[in-house]
Amino acid sequence: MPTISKEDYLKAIYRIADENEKESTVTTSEVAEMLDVSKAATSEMVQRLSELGYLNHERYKGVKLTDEGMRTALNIIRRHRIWELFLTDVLGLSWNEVHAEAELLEHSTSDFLIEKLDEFLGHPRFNPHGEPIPDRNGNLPEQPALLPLSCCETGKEYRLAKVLDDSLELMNYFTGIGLALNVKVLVKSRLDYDNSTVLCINGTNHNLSEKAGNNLFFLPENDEGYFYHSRVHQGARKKAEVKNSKKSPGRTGA
Amino acid sequence: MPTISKEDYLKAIYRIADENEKESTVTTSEVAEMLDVSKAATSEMVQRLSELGYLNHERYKGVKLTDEGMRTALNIIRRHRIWELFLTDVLGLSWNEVHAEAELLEHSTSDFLIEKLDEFLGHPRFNPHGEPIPDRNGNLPEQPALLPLSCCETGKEYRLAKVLDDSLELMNYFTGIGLALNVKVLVKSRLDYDNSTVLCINGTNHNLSEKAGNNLFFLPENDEGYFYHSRVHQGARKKAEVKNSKKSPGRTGA
DNA sequence: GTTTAAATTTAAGCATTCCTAACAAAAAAG
DNA sequence: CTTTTTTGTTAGGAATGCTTAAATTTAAAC
Repeated sequence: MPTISKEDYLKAIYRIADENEKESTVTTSEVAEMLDVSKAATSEMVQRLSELGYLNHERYKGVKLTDEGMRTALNIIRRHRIWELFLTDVLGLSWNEVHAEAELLEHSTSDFLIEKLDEFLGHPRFNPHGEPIPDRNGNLPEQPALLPLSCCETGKEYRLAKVLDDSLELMNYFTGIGLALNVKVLVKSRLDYDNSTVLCINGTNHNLSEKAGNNLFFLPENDEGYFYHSRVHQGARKKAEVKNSKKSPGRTGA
Repeated sequence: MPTISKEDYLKAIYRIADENEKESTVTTSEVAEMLDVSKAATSEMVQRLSELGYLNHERYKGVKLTDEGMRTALNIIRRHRIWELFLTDVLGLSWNEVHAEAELLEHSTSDFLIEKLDEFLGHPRFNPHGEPIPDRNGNLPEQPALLPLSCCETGKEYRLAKVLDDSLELMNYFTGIGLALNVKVLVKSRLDYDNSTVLCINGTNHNLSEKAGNNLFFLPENDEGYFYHSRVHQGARKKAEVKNSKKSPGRTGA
């Protein structure tokens, strides 16, 4: 029901609160920065969304999503992540291409259509970046505890379970060095000097800054939990491959 | 590049000109009625679109699309019709459900994504209503001459080749009486009194008013031309079926 | 505990896109 | 060929969502 702009604000507030974990009140500045708009615009919109019942706003303090706001935000997140999975697993886009497309599509998708997509994809639980997909009632799937790169021990092997897709540039870099969901990595060493980490990916070593590493989350290799992604992704991928191999000749246009 | 609203105006102007065939200047009133906005809003927008180079406007006369306007309009039509085909043939929506969804999606789809969808669908040439899909350069596929119901002769058999989806209510009615693309019909009789036509569809007779019949276009049965649709649609349908039957167990969420 | 700095809100203004009502031009009717 | 009707345009106004600049409140520094 809200406009595209209102949906973007609600989504941003959800995402910021989600990252902040405990401290769940979100500030005007954080929202303004995430959406790349002025603080004044954010302040105005926060008031409008509060009047509409989506937010609880304490002047000069911050905002929290109401139940209705949370429901709406989770619905937008759901649309976004289902589209992302569709784009990678059915149309074959790469994980660094899907965010921007899903950002547009999420605002133009009815609940009816999302249910059809969800069904078609086999009720997936995670998007191509490893982020959870809320179900139609706003419930998030159970997630095993993930380790940020900074918490991974040297000498041990892990599998990539989640990537924060804040920066397209960073995503492109990750793709370039062979990182992808479920890829196995070995933590070679960590430099105390700048807290950077050397990772071995497919036999090649790469040094990742602390900041870059904070976008990567792992599960220990041999932890069965990592299958929680791949069961969905491999299934959908297979369907797409069957589809594409089934192309009958003579179906292309004049 | 244009906004959603501008895209809607350009699309409407294209569609009206397309229906009017010869007389290709489009009036303010026609556009206002199609988009369900005031004539004043249309008049304003026409001036803005003219300044932007999409329209040639002669005051108090009407508008024509410029080359740039035509290119843009065909691109929007392309996005709309490709989404419609995707929705029916991949997600399994019915032909009367897809128009409204495509109306939203068309404004949120990059050229990049449309090319991926086009490729996935096998470069289809017609949408689920039998309307032609422009290719990426704005070229329309060749279409055999179609007969509106009023030109179909009594006692002869035809196949439905195209439906104008102006009214959702009418589309639902057509669906209810068994009409679908490529369905075979027998023209039983025509009443001179009101120019209504009695059609036999799947063994049952239905009387269609002249106005309703003007939304239906046919090819004579035994005219090989009718395959020009089905070759695309059956192919895509097959791919979707293979997909859905391939659902591996245990892929649904927690 | 003032003073200074940072964050937040208000104010004024602009671009879009719509509306209704008033006005102007063109077409149809007599 | 004037008069009426229809169609098209302009004027004034409202809602949304953004901007910059000026206040205001809170937090930090000394």
